[in-house]
Amino acid sequence: MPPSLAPLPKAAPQITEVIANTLRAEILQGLLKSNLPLRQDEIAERFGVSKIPVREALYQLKAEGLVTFFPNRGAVVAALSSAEVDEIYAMRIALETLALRRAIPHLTIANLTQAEALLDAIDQEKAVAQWGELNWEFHALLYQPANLPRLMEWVRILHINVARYLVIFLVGLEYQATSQREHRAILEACRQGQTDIAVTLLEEHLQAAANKLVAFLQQRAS
Amino acid sequence: MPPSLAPLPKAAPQITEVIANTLRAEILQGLLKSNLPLRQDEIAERFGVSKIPVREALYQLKAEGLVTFFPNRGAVVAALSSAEVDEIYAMRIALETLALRRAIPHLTIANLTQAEALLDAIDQEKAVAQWGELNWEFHALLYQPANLPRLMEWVRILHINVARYLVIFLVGLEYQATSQREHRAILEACRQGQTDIAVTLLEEHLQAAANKLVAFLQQRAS
DNA sequence: TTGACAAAAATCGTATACGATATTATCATT
DNA sequence: AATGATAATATCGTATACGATTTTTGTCAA
Repeated sequence: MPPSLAPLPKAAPQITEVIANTLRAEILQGLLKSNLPLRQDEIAERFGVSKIPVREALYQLKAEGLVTFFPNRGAVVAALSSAEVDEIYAMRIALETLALRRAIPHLTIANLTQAEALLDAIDQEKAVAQWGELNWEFHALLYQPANLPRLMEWVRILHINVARYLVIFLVGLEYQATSQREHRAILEACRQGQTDIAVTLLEEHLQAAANKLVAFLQQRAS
Repeated sequence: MPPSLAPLPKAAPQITEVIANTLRAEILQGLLKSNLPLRQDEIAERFGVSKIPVREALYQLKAEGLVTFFPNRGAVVAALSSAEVDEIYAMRIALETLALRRAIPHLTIANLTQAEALLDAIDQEKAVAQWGELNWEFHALLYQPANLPRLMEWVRILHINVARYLVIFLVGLEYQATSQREHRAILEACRQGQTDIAVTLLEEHLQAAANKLVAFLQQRAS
């Protein structure tokens, strides 16, 4: 038989994955700030492992844009300029409007009910650190029926990259209220099958967040 | 001084990069076919290194979608279904039209001249294996002035993922002729600053390739 | 012959060890 | 005192080695 590998993935505890997930979460929550050096020995000791799985985890985060490597000098938590935030939101708009457009024809009553419940959960959530995650779950729920797994993965990465900066706004209740109002408008358009309207609302929703974040970062840079 | 790392990247020969680049090129050229197992020992011996840089190179290719990992069972060259090809082209259209739209206002005479020369070079290139690369260079040249580096990187990855399948068509001269005609039409619209027309032509150009490739893969699957 | 089980081989995943490179500290010189 | 060269230190990058998991092979009974 010709060389082949039966493509049967199996559950296995991957140390590399654990490290990557932990570091990712810490970067998102702002515990590990931009430009902070990520020393391999330090991380290895912390997890009680050698440097090799640490390196592989860092490589994974590099691919996600959360970490920057400098040859022979190590890795740091990646920093985003306002220009990069603008770029990421432009990409999000391009990809998420595509996802939503393709998802709406396949949205079920169950999807809509679940999305509604999620918005209520956001309203009642006290822990600000959780808002980013719930926010993403709402968006992901609307895009899921499009059945575009690669697109979903990339949109998730884009979301992750701006999420750690968004936390700054989410603490301000006024933005969260606006955001939730926009979420409900999008959901309503989806429910009525008004694809173009829903897509336009989504685009405006993302653009509004982008403008706010870019303005904030430009101000801080000065 | 607080912990920080002067962000001064420096040129250094990275074995991992060399391995990743080599394997990537071989996958693109069809030398390493879909589902072929990539044994770490084998690759390590071939490059005269240990398994560690090999693993890190494979991780990088995994992030690019060219390789799939199975825990404790190794990595294989990723295979694309027709559905995945459709998805990738949908993403390409979303992202590349964005790039072109933002690039056109900044296109210089030099850009246009260079693009023209590249099309001529494609016409005269005999080696079919080179067409994919030149093709990408043409597209990249038109998007470059948008000054969106992350977008460019991701579009490059998307292009890479379908390029190895596209080689199948490029050997057929009739498709290459059609493709080149479309390229020149796009370039002409760019030259005249007709953004909407250029974007529409680009979308049709990509969709035509997508349709052809999807049809081919669906036929082969049966 | 077929199927189930066990032993053997192959392959992966990671720890340890060490050389290479970069950064910091020390000291002589102007 | 400031500057530049040199030594010491820290950190990274990779080879070697080994245990863990999986796949294959071999054996035996039904």
